[in-house]
Amino acid sequence: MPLVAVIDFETTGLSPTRGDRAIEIAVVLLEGKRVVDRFQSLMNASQRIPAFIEALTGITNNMLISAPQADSVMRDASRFVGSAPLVAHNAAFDRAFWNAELIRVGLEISHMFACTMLVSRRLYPQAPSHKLGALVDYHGLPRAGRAHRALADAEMAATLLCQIFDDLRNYYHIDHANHALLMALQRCSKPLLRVWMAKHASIACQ
DNA sequence: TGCCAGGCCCTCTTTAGGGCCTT
Repeated sequence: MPLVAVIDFETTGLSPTRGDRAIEIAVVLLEGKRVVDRFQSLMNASQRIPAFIEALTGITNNMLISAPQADSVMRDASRFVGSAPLVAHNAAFDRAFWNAELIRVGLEISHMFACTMLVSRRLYPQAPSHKLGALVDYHGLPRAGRAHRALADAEMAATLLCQIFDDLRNYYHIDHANHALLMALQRCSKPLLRVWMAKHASIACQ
């Protein structure tokens, strides 16, 4: 069964194009619904963390003093991910930092990202919120440690992804949910999704 | 506290505007 890499970054801000940097990365490798490996590291990008981010993540400037250099971490993370397709919650955000940090160390950008948030908006339009924690609560899934830490968030996104795979199998009778299907589903237009659901599913599309 | 950016989505739309989500 092909591997999928669920990734999450903690960063100094929202935009790498404005100079924000990654300060922590975590990757959870899934084989089907089984976690087969994990990667997690703080990243010293020689950039001060705003107080707001320290409060949000619990990652302090002091913690990064002894952290490995960002370029070294990204080389290790890239080797860890290998050719596995990537999944993230609000993947546009993590993709921007993944690409920016890889460019900094001269590594190739080639990974396709699937997004659990976009897929969840399609599959669970009735959910009160499509934030990661809210979706985990909505499904009654276990929370994995402190929110806004990379490994905990990556674990929760992986758990959500497994829920999505379960629902695709149970409600849509798709036994071989994969990255390509997620990519298609997250880009599926609403009218097309209605047709798709009417054909395959018992869940109504609002 | 809320803004900062970017991508996506929805609608009172498409020659636009605003909300959601990520840190």
